[in-house]
Formats: sequence, structure tokens, C-alpha cells
Amino acid sequence: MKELNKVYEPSKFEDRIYEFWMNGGYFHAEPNPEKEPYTIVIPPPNITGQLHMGHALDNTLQDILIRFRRMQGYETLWMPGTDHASIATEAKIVQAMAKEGITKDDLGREGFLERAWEWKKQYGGRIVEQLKKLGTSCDWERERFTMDEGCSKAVKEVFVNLYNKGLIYQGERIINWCPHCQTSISDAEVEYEEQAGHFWHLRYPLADGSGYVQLATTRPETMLGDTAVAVNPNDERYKDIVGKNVILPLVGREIPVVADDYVDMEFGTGVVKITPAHDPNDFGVGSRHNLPILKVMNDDATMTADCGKYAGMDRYEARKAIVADLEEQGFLVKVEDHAHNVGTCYRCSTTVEPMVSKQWFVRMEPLAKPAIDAVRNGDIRLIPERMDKTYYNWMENIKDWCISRQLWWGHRIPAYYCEDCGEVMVSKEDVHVCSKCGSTHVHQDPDTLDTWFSSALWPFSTLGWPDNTEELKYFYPTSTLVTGYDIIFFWVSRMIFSGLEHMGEIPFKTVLFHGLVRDAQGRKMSKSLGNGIDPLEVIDQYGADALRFTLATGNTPGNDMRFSDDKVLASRNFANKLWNAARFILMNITDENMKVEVPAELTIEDKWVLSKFNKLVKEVTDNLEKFELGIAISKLYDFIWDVFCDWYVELTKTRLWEGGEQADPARQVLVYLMDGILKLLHPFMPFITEEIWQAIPHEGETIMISKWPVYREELNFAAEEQDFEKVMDAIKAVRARRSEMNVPPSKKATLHIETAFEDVFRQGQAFLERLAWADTVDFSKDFDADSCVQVITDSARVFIPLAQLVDRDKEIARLNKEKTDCEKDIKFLSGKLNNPGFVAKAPEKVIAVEREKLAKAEERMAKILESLKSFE
RNA sequence: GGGAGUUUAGCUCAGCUGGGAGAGCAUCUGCCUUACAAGCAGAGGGUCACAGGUUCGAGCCCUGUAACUCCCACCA
Repeated sequence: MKELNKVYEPSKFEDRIYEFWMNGGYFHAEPNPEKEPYTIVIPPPNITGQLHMGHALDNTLQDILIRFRRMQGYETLWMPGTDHASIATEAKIVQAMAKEGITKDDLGREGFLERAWEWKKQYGGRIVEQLKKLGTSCDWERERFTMDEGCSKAVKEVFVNLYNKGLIYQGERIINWCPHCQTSISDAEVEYEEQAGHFWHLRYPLADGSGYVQLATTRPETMLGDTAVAVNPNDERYKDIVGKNVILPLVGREIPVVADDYVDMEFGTGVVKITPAHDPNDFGVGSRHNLPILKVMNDDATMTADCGKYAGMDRYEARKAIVADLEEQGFLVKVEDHAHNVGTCYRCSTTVEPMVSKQWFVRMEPLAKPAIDAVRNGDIRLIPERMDKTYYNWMENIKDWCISRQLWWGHRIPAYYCEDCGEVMVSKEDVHVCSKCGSTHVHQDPDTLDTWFSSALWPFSTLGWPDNTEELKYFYPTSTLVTGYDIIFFWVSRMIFSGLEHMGEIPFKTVLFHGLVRDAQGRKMSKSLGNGIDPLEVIDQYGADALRFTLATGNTPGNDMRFSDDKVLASRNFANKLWNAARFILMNITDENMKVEVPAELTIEDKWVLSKFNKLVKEVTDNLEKFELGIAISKLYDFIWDVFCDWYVELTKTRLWEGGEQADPARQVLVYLMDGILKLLHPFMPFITEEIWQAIPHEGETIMISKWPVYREELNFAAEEQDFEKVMDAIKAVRARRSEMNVPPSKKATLHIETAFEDVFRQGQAFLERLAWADTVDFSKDFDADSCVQVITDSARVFIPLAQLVDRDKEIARLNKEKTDCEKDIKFLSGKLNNPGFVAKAPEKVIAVEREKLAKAEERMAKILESLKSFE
């Protein structure tokens, strides 16, 4: 017989068990026509990443679903992998290089990429190793990387496809530029934050000397790039000046006054300066009026060489200088404080600069349509449902997606330019000769693609697409995607339209969104705040199972949760409880080869617990199938702690300690239940359940691939369940009474029981003795009720002869209180049942329940009255 | 400006399609009862944010209000 350590110490076995699973190959999946597939693709963590609580939550939820389905008999694939995270990784490497005094240009593209791959080799696997500590049952044999050969092939294929369909184009448009990362970023990658700024009110003189127009700006440095001022065409105030010119202060350039609907007459003076090169709205005005586009800022946000005395200044430096000059020359009317939203880079938080730039874009509208329909018609289900709205709102207002990045680490854009004739060639294969003029002066576009371009293909690129592999045919579309609501735009929506466009099929059937893990005060965990809790430290201290339990408990889809040490401690205590229950069983087993099955002979308490367990199986399975993981785990918790440990284990002690023939069925039920509990709990707490399962009698090599328990009609003992609860009620009531009167457990007393269910109570006699601290249980009427403490339940009156503790007046007062309470119950219930509306309209089931309650209350009342009478 | 979420016991949160309010932690009382003091047995504690409405019946459905949080858009 195996033994369990006296103390629950997860660090002693978690790694060993993970290794055992790995060696057994249990995580691996293969297309298998005999089985139904169940597939999850992991949200690939960044190779720069360190495991944080968000990962821990995300992957715990995925592992729960995967392990559950695997045990249910599905061919279960959890596809793992990592993301190259172009901006984040490149930034990290550049930073490291800076310490050595090297720049990207020093190394050149080739040299830099070599270094980047080296970095990936060294650190890219770190997060994977950390995930394993959590217990994730990914198919590591299939691990992928967004920049591996297969994924890169998929990226090229998609780019070329979309280009040929006209869904990818190159254009000179306003994009968001991050001066720090030195690249364009997409709209989705801009985070707006409110900053305190100013409104500078300026006046621009009219060229004909007839006066000024007054306008305001929050970014005066952009005035150098003004190529017009605009007014609303319906604005009477400015009718006369439309078509005239104004002189741009400091610069002296004459620029026209144009009329455009974009201008809001109500706002400010109704005059707007137009800087087409540095503002998205102005760009629109500019193109409608054919205004020149004048870039005044370089990629590092310094002013361009054309900016005269301001050339080379940083944008904020230039702002100061320009404001000072405007004031000095009398063009500044006033300055106001003004809070406004500033776009910042989601990676480095630098204020982004809108700029005109030639970039590659994905035309979104045609792609968005089917993606919206897929959710609307229910092909894809978002959990919680409210995410639908967020999704539609984004998809219906979507703008074209800027996909080119001025970075080196990433998928290089497969576009080639002929230096002689200017031909643009987009091709999966490298191009060396111009297809139009035959020139060999051809070079590839230097830019790379947005990281999210490759992640969008993840559900099918990882399964071998564009090749039509067996895996792709079998495992696609995937079953469930589990991810945080914060990347619905970045990733989820893009996978949906990509799957539909390239596979002609949705990428997944269900998306389970979770929220953020916050700290105990409800703050977002962040590096800068330093309030992040390291999951690995938690695992070291309390074990992966406790961490997983904490994250799965009390968590509802889409809602944020707080993480605190208290919660992990409670989870660890739960694991310890289970551990000790297992130890108890092991200590009492005599035959280590015993079968895991329900014995032929069952006592009333066996039937009670088996019936309860049977229901639990059904409910937990239902909850898991409905993605109600938090509900499932709390039901398990209640059953294991309350029903199994606090009640059933205690109940078996009478049989076990007496030994003999009656002990065997008790052992069998204990093992049967423990086996079942471990299986139900396994998806949530894989390590402890495996460790215990291996120690108790079991069939099979690992609990991981054991059969998920199913509801068994023959274990439904409704009558015995109800009967036994009568005994339990009496035990609880006696305990409460004794506790109230401070009678210590060591002080035993006889229980005289008066009940209409004597046969039931006789079956429970031993338990009344053990759990209600009785020395004997007596059913005769032969005792002096006057010297007894009385306990009344729905089904019995219990008399405890504790004469020295009985205070006649107090007894009467207490009985009277019970009477009042009971009267209230009866009044409430009969009121309900006498309400014609209720009886006519409520479902029969509900009415029956209420009748039952009333009957019980009336029984109790009769007993109370009887007791009161005896005091008269 | 638009949208969403939250508001339930001192704290953190559950509460599935409407049928007399739950858990953990904390508090109080009594127990080292031979699996577990990381435990056992008890107890107290809630006008379910507020105001209306629908219903036989509302924490749950509808309308409105307030506070907090988040997302989207962004008027110079």
C-alpha cells in the first residue's frame, strides 16, 4: 500500500507528477476518427514575457476545459506556442544593445536578426517552462512559434491572397506614429489618456490686410505645417473670407481659407487651422480641397529641416519656442487650460504623433461583414453574451488596418520594388528580377508586419495551413478560445475574419472571456506600481493546485477578480483537507487490490451520500459544459468539505472502528467516492488528485485519462436521502442546543427520542451517539420529561436529561420563541397557499414544495405545543 | 458624446431560465473527539444602491436616478 506524507506538501510531488505525465505522452493528440475532437489553441504568450497572474488565470481555465474533455473521451488537443511580439521583443533587444553601446544600424539588418534569434533561443522558452509549473496539459510536441517556418509560410500566403483580392493595399495616409518605437502602429494599438494641456488662441492675419481670423490649437507646433484654415460653409460670419488667403504667422506663407462641413460653428471661433500631414481630420479636409501636405516632423518627433529656426528641435521644445515667438510677435491672443485626450503607444506609452506616411493596409469592410454575421447568427458564441455588443460596435465602425511596421523583428512584407521601372511585385517567393522590365535592380520592402497579423492566423496556421494536413481537417474549427476581454479587438475579431476569409470557416465555436486579475485592493497589477504577484512564488509557497483553485473559484466570465493571499491560503487549506481525507481512507483500507465499485449491501448513510454524489456528478458536468467553471468548483468544494469530510467520513467511523464484516462496504464506498471526487476535481487541481489517486486503489495508469464520472440512475436514493436527513437534523439540533448551553462534548447524555420515524432513527442510532454525544439512545417513553432539555425538529422530539442544566422558565421561554417562529412560518406558507393567484398560476412543482414545507412546519408546531403542554 | 459593467453580511465575492438570501475570510462561544488546529462543533451579522413598475410572487424582468469602474469615439 502506498502512503501519503503526513503533511500536504505540494512542492514535494508536483514536478514529479508533471514529468510523469510528459513521459507518458498523455498530452499528445492525434487525429482519431473514432473520437470527437476537442481543440483549444493557446493565446500565445510573448517570448519576452514572464508568467503573470493573467497568464495563470487564462491557462488555468483552458486546462480545466481540456482535462475535462479529455476525461470525457474527446480527442483533446491543446495547441501551445509563443508569439514573436515584434515591437516588445525588438525594444528589449535594442535596449540590451544600448547597454553595450551598439545600435541597430551598427549591426545592420542581418546582424540584428541574428542577435534577435539568439535572444529568442535563450529566453523564448522561459515562459513555456513557467506554464508547465501550472500543470498545463498542452501538446508540447506540437509547440509552435509565430515566426517558425510554417507560420511564416501562412503569413506570406495570406498577404499574397489578400493583395491579389485587393484587400491589401499600399497608401499614403494618416497613421499613428510612435516616435520612441520608431514605427507606425495601428489604431487599436493607441491608448488614449487624459492629459492637462492648453488651448492657445492665435490670430492669423488676412493677406489683404483687412483683419485677422482667430482660432485655437492644442498643438501649436503643427502650425508650421498648416496649409489652410477652414470654416463651415454655412457660417455667416466668415462668408466673405472664404477663398481669401491668410498669412501664416512666423512662416509668412499665404494659405487659403476653405469651407468644409467638418468645422463645427458652435465650437470656439468656428475657425480651424488645417495641418493635413499631422491630423487625421485635417487630412480629410486637405484631400477634399486638394491642399498640399506638409510634413514638419521627423520620425523621432523632431522638427524637419524645412522648419527654419525650429528645425531639429524636439516637438515639445519647438512648441515652447513657437508659442514664445507668437506671443512676442503679437499673434497669441490668450492661453487657456484644457484637458484633452492624448494618444499614447500601448507598448511604451510615448505620445503618438499622427503623421502622413506610406504604409500597407488591410481593407476591412469586406472582411468585417461575414465576421459580424458569424456572431450574429450564433455560429460563434461569446461568453458572456454582452461581449457581442463590444464586438459589433468595433466591427461595424472598423477602419482599415495599418499592418506595416518599421521594425526588423517580424515577418518581412513580401513586396518587391523594381528600382528601374517602379513596378511593385507581391509574391510568396523571393523576387530578384522585375516581372515587368526584367531589371535585376529589385529590392524587398524593408518593413515587417504587425505582430497581430500572424496571431490572427493562429487557429489554422498552427494546424499546418496552407497545407491541407490531417490535423487541419480533424481539429479545425477549434472548439473553444479562452482569453481576456482586453484583446477582443487585437486578436479575437481578427482571428474571426481571418478564419472565415482563408478557411471559409469560423476559427472557434465559443469564446470564453475572462477578466483581469487585480491586486487585493482592486488595482490593476502593473510593473510600475510593483503590485504584481508572481504566480511562480505562489506556486512555490502554496502549490499550483491552490493557485488554480483560487483563480477558478468565485470567478465569473468577463468579470475582473481580486487576488489575495487569504484566498490562496483558503485554497491550500482545502487541498489539505482533501489530502487528509485520503490519508484517513488509506489508514483504513485493508485490501489494496480492492475494486473501485459500489458494494452490494448499502446502509442508509451510504445511500444518502451516494445519492448526493450522483447529483453532484450531474451538476458539475452540466456546469462545465456550460462554461460555469466557478459554479462547478464551488459545488465540488461544498460536497468534499461538508458532505464528504464533515459528514460521511465521520459516519463511517462507527463501522470502521467496530471492524468486522460491516467495515468492508464502508471502505468500498469511501474508495468509490474518493475516486469519483478526485476525478471531478482533477481538471481543477490536477496534481493533488493524481498523487492521491495513485495511492488509493485505482484502475488505469493515470487519472488524467480515466473516465469522467457519469450520472447513474441506480444510485438515485431519494427516499433514503430524505430519511437520513431526519437523523442529521436531529444531530444538528442536539449539537446546537448543547453548544448554546455550553455542554462540553466530553459530557455524554442519553437521548430519548420520540418520533414517528423510529425505524429511521434506529438506523441512525450509532450516529446520534457518536455525533450528538449520546451515551445511549432510547425510544421508550420511560423517562422523566420534566428534567430534560427538549430539542424539536420537523420529525422528532429529542429529550436530553440534563436536569442540573434545565431551567424551567428558560425552557418555556425558548419553546415560546420557537412557537412564534413556527407560527410565522405557517402563516407565511399558508398565506401563500391560500392565495388563489399563487395556486392558479404557480408551477405545480413549486406548489408541491410549499405544501411540503407547510406540512413540516405544522408537524413541528404540534411537537412544540406538546412540549409546552408538558410544562403546564 | 456613445456603450458596457459593478453596487448583496465588516471584507472578497457567488447566486443558473423570477418561488421564503449563500460561501470564504473576519468576529464571538465551546472543543487538542485516534484524517486534518491548514482542524471540529456552534453563534451572531443583510430594507440584495435608491425610486417607481410588471407579476400570485422580484436580488433576478422593465423604466428612471445615483456612485464607482471600464471600453469606444474624439471638436480644432
